[in-house]
Amino acid sequence: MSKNTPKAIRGTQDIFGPDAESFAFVVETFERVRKLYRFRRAEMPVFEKTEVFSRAIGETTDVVSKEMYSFEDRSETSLTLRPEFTAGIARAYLTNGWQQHAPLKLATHGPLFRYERPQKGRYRQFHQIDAEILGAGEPQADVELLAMADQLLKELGIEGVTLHLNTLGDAESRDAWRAGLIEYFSAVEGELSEDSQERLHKNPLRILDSKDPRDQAFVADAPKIDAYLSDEALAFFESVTRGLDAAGVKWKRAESLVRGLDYYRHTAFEFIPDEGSAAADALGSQSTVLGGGRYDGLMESLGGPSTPAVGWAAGIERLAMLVGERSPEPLEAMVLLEDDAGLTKATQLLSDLRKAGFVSDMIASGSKKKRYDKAVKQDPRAILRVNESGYYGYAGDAIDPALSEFLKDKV
RNA sequence: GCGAUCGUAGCUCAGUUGGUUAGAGCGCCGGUUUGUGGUACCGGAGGUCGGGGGUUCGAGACCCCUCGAUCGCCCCA
Repeated sequence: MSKNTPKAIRGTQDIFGPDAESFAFVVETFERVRKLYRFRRAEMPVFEKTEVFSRAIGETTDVVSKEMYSFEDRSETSLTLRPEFTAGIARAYLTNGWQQHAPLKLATHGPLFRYERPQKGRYRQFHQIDAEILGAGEPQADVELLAMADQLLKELGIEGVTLHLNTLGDAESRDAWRAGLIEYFSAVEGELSEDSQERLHKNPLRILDSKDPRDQAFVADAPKIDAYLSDEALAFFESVTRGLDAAGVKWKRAESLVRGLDYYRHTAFEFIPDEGSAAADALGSQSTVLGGGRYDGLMESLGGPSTPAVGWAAGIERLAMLVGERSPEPLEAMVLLEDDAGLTKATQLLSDLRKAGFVSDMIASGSKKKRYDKAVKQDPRAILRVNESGYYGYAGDAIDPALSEFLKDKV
C-alpha cells in the first residue's frame, strides 16, 4: 500500500467476503421476520439536530457526554450522527404526525456512530436492526416485540443466547429504588471499586452489573426493585411474563439488569449468550446481542404528548459473528472460452443463461491453458466449453436438469 | 480516557546471540507437462521490513517517540 493512500477511519470497517455474506443474511432474515409480524419499514436520516439525542437519551449518559459525533453545519447548527435509532424515530413520530397510525409497529436498520475505542464486536460505525412499537402502553406490546426478537434469533440459527428480563417499574418505583440503592451503597462506599464509587454519584443502578469482585460482594444483598414496585408496575410485569410464557418465549429474571439510558421504564431486557457457550466465546467481552425496553417518558422529553412505546435494537455485526459462514449461491454454469475467436458467442451464451435465471459467470482471459483451472476453482456445477465456432459441450456431473434442457438446442 | 499485545510481499507467516544482494507458502502473470481436466515443474512481477529519531563498524532484529491494528477496562448493540 502506498503511503499516499488515505487510511480508513478508526473503528470503521470494510466488510467483504464471508463476513459480508453473514451481514446480508442477518438483514435479509430480519426483513422477512418483521414482515411476518407486520412491522412497517421506515427510513430515518442518519443525522439529526444534536438536541434530539441529548434531550432524549440524557445529558449525563456516556453516549451523550462523550461518544457522539457532533459537528456544526454551514449554518452553525449543531448536528450529530445518530448514536442510536430510538431518539430519531421518536422525533419522526412527533414531527410527521404518526400518532394517526398508533399503535405503530416500525422496523428499520442502518449505520449508527459512537466515538468509542474499537474492540471485538464494537465499532465507531456499526449497524443495527431495530424494532419499535409506538403509542402502545399495554404489556402485550412488550410480548409481541420480544416474541419477534426471539423468533428472529431462532431463524438466524443462533443458539446459546437467553432472554434476560427485568422491570425498572414506573417512574416512582424506579426513583424509590434508586434512592434505596444510593443509601445502601453509600454505607460501604469506601469498599467499592473506584469505578463504582464514581457510579454511586452518576448512575447508581450501574453498580449492579459491575464486573469487579469487590462490588459483587455487596450487589448480592443490594435492595431489589421488587420491594419498590407499585401494584400497577408489578401487575404490568406479571402480564408481560405471562404473555411470554404463552408465546413460548423462554426468559430468565435478571434482577440486576439495568439499561444505560435514562428513558427506560418498566420492561428492560437483553439477549445474552450463556456462559461458556460458543456464542459467548465468539463475542469476546461484548455480552449483549439484542437489547431494549419500554420508554414511556421519551416522547415528552422531546416536547411531545405522553406516548408509551417499547423497542429493541440488535448489533448486526454481533449477530453476524454468531450465524456462522453462509454458503454462497451455487454457481450453476461457468462459461469457458477456449478460443478468443468465440468471444461474441460466449458473451451471448452468458447473457442467455442469466436471462433464463441461471447463476453463471465466464472465464475468458489470461493464459488459455490455465482457464480451465480457474473455472474449476470456482466450483461450478457445469463448465460450458466455447471455442471459435461457439458452444459445443459441457463438463460436470451434478448439472441442473433445467440447465441441461436449456443447453439442448445450443450446440 | 486507561491497560496489554502486535506491525516483514496482495494474504498467512519465517527471519536463529544484531553480520553479505530480506525468504517461504498461497494468490497473481507467463511457460512446459497433462489433455474431460482443480496435476506437476520452471520462470516473472510485487517489500523504502508502519513512520521518525537514536545506539553500533553494521539494525528487520536493541532503545525512545509516533502512527496503526488487535484484545481487555469503562460503556454499550
